[in-house]
Amino acid sequence: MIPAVPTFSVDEGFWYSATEDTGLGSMVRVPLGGRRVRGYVVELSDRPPRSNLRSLGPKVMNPPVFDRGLLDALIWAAYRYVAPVAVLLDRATPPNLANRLPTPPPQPKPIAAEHALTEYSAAVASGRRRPPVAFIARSGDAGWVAGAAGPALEAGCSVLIVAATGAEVEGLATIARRHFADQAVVVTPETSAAETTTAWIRSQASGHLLIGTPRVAAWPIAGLAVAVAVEEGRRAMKERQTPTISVRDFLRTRSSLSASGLVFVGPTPSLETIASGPTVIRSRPRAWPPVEIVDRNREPDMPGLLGVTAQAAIRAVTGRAGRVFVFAHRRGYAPAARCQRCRTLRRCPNCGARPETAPNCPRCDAVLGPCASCGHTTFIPLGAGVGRVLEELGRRYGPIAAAAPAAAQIQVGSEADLAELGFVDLTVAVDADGLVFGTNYRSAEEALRILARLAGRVAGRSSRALVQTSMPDHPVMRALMAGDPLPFAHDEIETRRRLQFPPASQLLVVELRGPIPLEADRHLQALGSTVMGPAIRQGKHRWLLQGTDLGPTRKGLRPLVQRWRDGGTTVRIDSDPLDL
DNA sequence: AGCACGCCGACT
DNA sequence: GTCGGCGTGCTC
Repeated sequence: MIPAVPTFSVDEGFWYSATEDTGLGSMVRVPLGGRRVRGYVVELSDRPPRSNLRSLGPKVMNPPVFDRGLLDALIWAAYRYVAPVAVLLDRATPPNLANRLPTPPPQPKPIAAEHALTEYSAAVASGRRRPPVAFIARSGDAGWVAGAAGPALEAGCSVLIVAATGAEVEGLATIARRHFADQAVVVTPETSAAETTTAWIRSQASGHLLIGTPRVAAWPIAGLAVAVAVEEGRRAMKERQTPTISVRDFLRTRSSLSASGLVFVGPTPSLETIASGPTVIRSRPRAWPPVEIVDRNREPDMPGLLGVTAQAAIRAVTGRAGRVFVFAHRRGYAPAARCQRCRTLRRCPNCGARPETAPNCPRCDAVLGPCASCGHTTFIPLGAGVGRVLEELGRRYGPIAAAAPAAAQIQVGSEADLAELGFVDLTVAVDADGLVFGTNYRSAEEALRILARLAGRVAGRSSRALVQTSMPDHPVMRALMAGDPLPFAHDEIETRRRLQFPPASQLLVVELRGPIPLEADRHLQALGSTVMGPAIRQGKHRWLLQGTDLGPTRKGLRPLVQRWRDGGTTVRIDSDPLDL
């Protein structure tokens, strides 16, 4: 029995005497240290105890809240994310879990099927093991839901769908209810605690389609045949706080341990997914609508963020009362600058840093001088914040332009607004280069993912998706034009392999705040992987650990983290970090 | 997380 | 001389 107390020191659990009906995964109330706490049964034994055992309290939950497969997946996550096992076990249950007994799952019955996802769903529902599938579908498309869930539900099994935001979950739920009516169980951030618990209890009976945001990924689901992660590469599909669980990695482990099917849906699977060699199924020839790459260097030189092509397109669409979405990114997203005349990225000749418009390098203080390729001396910041774009549009088109979300004809917004945005007649990416030249090694992959999502917001034959760039030959732009994420992904995987970045290696961030233990650096160095740092920013000490297998390092970190936390230090572990 | 034990300041 | 502050440590 592991008590639900968030500390590494109870990872091994404690032995109690129990009644016959106690099973693996039973949630119990146990006496511990003079009080009663929630606990989870993780092991059963009938050998005689070494000493007098206390007995478990009256059962809280029977049948169990997890089985062997889910338990092993949760323990895997506890080690992967360097968190106490109890913290992960708690993820399997909802708040205020009532003392209600879920109905036992009905027996699945096998059926026959036709097309690719349907066939997959039927196969896994009838107990056949199948490797994961990457289903390349357009962002916002929900046509696959019926095929992926139908046969499994038909056979009396359950299906899990995890999507990034509440808005996207609602979108999928609308389609799901149309096909499967009351078999759909929906959980979003808006779902109240009581409704969440009701949803959890419903998914304890087989034959349900559970659709939710990442928090439902660790829920037990009776008769789970297929788990689906929608756009698993998105930022929102990984928790930001410890434990920094990734939906993709957790579901992959879970499905392999419980022999269920696994489908990754979306236009741009992560490099990690592609590198794992899934069965690839394409829903249609292009993974997103056609994209027009606008080369800003070939357009007439004029001030402002929008070139003549974009201006003409906006005028044409607004002229026939259509809707426009202008994509800008948040200010400071990619701190860098480029030459006003030739648009070459500004780099420090001394250290290679990407300075902004200041005369000296912020990293090494070297004098930067004029543009390296054309000698021009004026530089403009790379990337256009929503504010600057809106200002220019307001000047040109007046009050029909507004910051998203709004009912305005021309909406200006950033990545965060895409989830809520419906279909429009024109999208314009003001400065794609600002995305491509982000500050981390994943910038190109993320740029393609965001721009493909943006392009997915246009529908209809007279609609257009414009991307302004000064690098029309960049692999991201080529992939956008081709409508195919795979060749780009394979090239990028090769680059990562050369540089020894994920998925060719593993990364782990250790971040300490508050009193910094004297020996912290030495202890980290002793863990046996490549240790970089500490970088000290805003009172936080940050180390980066890298290696081909960080397993032993993660294990060695556990007692260290416990000791540091006991000493009052705030410790954040980011396993497989996305922002570096 | 609780709840103990434990060692130093203000009270009847 | 005791009550009680919350800093470490343990919980079958």
